Amino acid sequence: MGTATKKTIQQLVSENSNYFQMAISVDCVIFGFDNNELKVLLIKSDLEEFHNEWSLLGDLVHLSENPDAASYRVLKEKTGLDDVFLEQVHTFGEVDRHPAGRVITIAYYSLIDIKHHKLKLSHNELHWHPVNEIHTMAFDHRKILSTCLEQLQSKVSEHPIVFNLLPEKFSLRELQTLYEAILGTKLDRRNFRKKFLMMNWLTDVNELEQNVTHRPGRLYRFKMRKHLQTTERKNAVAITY
Amino acid sequence: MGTATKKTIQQLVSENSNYFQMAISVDCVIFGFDNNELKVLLIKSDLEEFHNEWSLLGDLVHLSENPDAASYRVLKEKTGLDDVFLEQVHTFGEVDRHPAGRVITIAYYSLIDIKHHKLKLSHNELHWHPVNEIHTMAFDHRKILSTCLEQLQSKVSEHPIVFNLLPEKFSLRELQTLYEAILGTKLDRRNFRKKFLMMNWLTDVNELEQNVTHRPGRLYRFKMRKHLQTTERKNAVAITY
DNA sequence: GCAAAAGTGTTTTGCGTACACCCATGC
DNA sequence: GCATGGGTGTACGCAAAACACTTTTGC
Repeated sequence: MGTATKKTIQQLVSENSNYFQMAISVDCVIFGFDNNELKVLLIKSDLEEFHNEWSLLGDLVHLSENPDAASYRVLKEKTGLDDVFLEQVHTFGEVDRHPAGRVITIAYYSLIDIKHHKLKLSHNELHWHPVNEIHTMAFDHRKILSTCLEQLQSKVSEHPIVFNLLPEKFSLRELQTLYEAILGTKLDRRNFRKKFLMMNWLTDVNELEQNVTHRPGRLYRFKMRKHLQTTERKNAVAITY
Repeated sequence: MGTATKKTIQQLVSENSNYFQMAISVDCVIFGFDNNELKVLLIKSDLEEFHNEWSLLGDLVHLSENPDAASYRVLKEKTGLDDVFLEQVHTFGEVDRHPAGRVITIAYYSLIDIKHHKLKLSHNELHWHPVNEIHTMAFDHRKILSTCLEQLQSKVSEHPIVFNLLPEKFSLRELQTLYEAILGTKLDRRNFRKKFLMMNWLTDVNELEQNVTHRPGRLYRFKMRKHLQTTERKNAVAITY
């Protein structure tokens, strides 16, 4: 791939045929928010070598399949959801990362409404785990999780993507708790509320929380729930305090 | 990779052997700064199919080689430089992106001092191109270049990495012109100087520019030239105006 | 002396941040 | 009535932004 004379494709293919021996996988870090905690959807590894370890949801990319499509497929198969927030983060390709051979994996993270799937969760050994309680995982998945969490923290501070983790209607308290769970910090309630209301991203749906043991909060809906998944780059705003 | 019973590695390998038919490449977007312009190092494609198109510097990842090592190897082979700033950006894996078969490429960008290599530039059809003047490229390399440029713009606004593009000693004017070239904006000279001098990242080397047709500016050296390549994440500071 | 860029400070403004009290509801 | 969180406004400090004139050098 680096000589001076022009090659035909046939030459290129035959010269490099021994390189076409790798596999590509996608691994999805699927985040959810429940019980005031950031959680991630994991499956028991199906490899004996990692028999007691948890693993990210992933699969090999088919020979005639795009990586993005493969990650959507994995999500659809495991959660029943399509039309989700999904973003490529990093590619992990250490030579010895997979015991079965040279498998390079492209890591994605996804944000879903944890209440909204429930579907294929019971069968398979599929469970939600609090992100903070995961210490060891199969393969290099612990590192992948860390990288995706950092990416989430960084994105969330500049782009309004957290709405993908919430039900359609939510209170400001839920929204703030979610930010706090992701960022691992405490935020000032008044400043937080002020900021979000001024952003004009929320619509007051004129409903109140139900079944709470205290004064119920107002519920809001995100104005551009679907739209922002693709245009979020334009809305760079720091969420601080 | 998604059934319920445990598998041995041997089972896994044999079941999935048909997936091990892909190749991985790395492509490096090598940025340099010269003549007040941001430039990128390109090579004439060695494929007949793209005989008049420019291509990024890349190569197939060897079967027992890590992707990061492969990108360092490409850089070393083409510029003679090691110890450079190099960062993974994104992986491009569209099914039909390469005419020779399923080749998924991991894109990196690199920042080098354009004056400091010169080495292997003459042979091969290797040339520096102003980033703004590149319109078509071989494969999907135009898209890769755009993605890496966006990444550079974003990083540069928060981390002091631009020093990798400058010679050891430089004037504040050069530094500012570099920021302007990368970001495509004009910056206020007084605010820019103030900011950098207050950051305390620069050492005044007590020398003046040579061979300029006007009052010569003072030269500075970056205090942590080597160090910051690995610790730059800690220094998140917005470069604005 | 003139062109070209170096060098230098002040003022304004907006945003982030800290902070305390009353209100509505469930029990 | 009390516990729990909902809801609200103000004051301060800092950093970004806007802005103009004098100085030094080469020609």
